[in-house]
Amino acid sequence: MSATMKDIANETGLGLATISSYFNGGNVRPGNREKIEAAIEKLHYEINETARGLKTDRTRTIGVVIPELQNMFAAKVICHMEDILLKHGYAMIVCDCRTDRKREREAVEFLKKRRVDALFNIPVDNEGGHLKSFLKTGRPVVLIDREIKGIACDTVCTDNFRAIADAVRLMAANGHRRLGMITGPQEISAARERLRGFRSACEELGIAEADCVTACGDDTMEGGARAAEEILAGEKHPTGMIISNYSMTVGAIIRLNEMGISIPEDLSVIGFDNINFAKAMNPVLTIVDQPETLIAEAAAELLLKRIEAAGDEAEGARHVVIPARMVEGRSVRKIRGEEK
Amino acid sequence: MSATMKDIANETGLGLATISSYFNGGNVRPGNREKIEAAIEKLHYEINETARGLKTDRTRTIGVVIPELQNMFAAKVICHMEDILLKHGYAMIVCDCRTDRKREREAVEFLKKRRVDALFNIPVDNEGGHLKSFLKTGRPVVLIDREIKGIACDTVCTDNFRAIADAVRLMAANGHRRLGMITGPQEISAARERLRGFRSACEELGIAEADCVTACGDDTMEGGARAAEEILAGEKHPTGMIISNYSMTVGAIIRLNEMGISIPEDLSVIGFDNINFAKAMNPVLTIVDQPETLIAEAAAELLLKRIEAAGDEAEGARHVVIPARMVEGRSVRKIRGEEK
DNA sequence: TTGAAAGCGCTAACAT
DNA sequence: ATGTTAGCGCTTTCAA
Repeated sequence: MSATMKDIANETGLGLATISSYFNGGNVRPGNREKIEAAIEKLHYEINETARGLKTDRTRTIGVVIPELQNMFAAKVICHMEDILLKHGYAMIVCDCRTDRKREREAVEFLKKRRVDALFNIPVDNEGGHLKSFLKTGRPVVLIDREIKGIACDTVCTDNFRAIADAVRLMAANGHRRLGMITGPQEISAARERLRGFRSACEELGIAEADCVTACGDDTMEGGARAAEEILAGEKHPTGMIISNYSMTVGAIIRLNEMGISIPEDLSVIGFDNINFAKAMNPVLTIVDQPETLIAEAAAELLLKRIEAAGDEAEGARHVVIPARMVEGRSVRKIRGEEK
Repeated sequence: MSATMKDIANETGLGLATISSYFNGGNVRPGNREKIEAAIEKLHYEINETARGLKTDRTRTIGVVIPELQNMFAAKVICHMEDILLKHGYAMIVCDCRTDRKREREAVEFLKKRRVDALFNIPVDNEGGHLKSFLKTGRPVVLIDREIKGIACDTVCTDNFRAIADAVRLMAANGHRRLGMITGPQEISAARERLRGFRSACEELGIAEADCVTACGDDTMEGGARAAEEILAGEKHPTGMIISNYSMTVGAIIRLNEMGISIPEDLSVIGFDNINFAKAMNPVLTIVDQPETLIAEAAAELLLKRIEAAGDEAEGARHVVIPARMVEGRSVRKIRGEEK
């Protein structure tokens, strides 16, 4: 079909090794360089990465397994990682496992068959069973957003504890003493951390436990909607609600709209992620904004370092934690003491 | 490193061909099947797709080149395609070219080197120069969302003309006779079609040309914001505004919020795409909803058919057009005659 | 610096 | 139905 190195060798009268050396940054005499380049031009030669991969056992391909491509956070992180990896000559194969453990496991197997050099994973299976067989190959795995107990690999996470604690503090600073929080599934480390942050900050601020209502959503819009309803159905109406994930934020807001609850007159709200969505709200939503770019950079760096260090004595797992930031809109109302 | 077919052959005492035949759906005696399966289990064997790809010149990998992964439309389409392709054993390598022609061209070259079996492309370069060399390989290309004159390949598009014409009709049915439209860049066929739909429907409804204001955005949020401002700065204030792309919808709405313009009291609005976003608005936004799932299915089907038919006499290019649908919210106000 | 040759793991043609 | 063998396009010793 297309031209091969052999064709270049024939065309130039050089040996295969010289051509290969040319492509791999070896020393080739200037005259021969030119000859090779002319032949490449003439024959429209292009390196066959498949053959190269077979020989070197390095495909220059990274597997990525995420719960949902529709998930804003995941999409943004992937976007930036792709950017960085492409610059280093790496391709990415992204598998969306639809938050399904079985599909997650299958995705890892699929990528293993394709001999990806490494794996990025926002894990769904919090036991990490899906990673065991891949890790045996000695290829690196970088976990994003969630840690897994007992799986020793690099991780990059938002400082989830502090992100929500900050949200609580902002509410308190505006006079809110009865708070609701929509949490994610507690099997997920990120969701646990966020809840811990909530409780810890409430305690620190002297907010009574009875005044902290939490409802557990499933990180979907529908779950956020249900959880919002649940919180408002309780006896103690909170004056402020913190939502700890983007999809649930959208879902909760849709439901609040449907219920005719005005933000922030009837309820103050702090959402999560997606600054553009927040700005399109009326009034503009106050949110916790995750640093997707920084996460992607940190993850890509860890990964590339591991790949290059393949064969060396494996260093211990690194855990990078990156702070989130509050972006204030107008969805948190300042309330006076007597409204408590 | 990991086990090979040869290891399986040794372990079972069978020949290589039998093992290969086993993996490729050939006839293998039941007893031998079991032996092979036992050996696979024991040696943790997994097929090496790289080697297979080299031999067959089929990588079972599809390249995807899109302007923006952040683009909701693209993300949804990709998501569904991945789903379908994975079921057929195909992986996808997605390249986000950031709406940059140079990067788009590089992405195609990158994927060509990796010997992808086919290409999905939402083209940025409306001349199609980036595809020429790939098409020479005889591998199929399916264009999504946008056609390119002079490039004969399968395309799958929304019925953009009618989508916007329907939006105009909805406005008119609610008494609107002065309309603004935010269009996309006119180099893009989809944007051209949408503008054509606007003009055609206005004419059909007898709306004076002077009462149709259009402003051209660049398919980004910022562009949408600017275009919205431009339209409202004109002398003839339209009573209704149609926005022909999702990002511009978000941008325009943010700007309208900032300008203190109420929807639909001060201005009726029909947006584009992302039903969840629309529902989260207050009032709920009326939108044109593109059929991403159907587009993905049609595109995947065309692609798989082409791949399987490789070598056969190439059929002529097919063009699939899929209708969009209006999803009504509360952002279009019914106005009375005298307000004209 | 360059050439010759072996071999990465697989498939497929041919022989049995 | 199964075994034997050549070779896909590349990298990488080893010699020259």
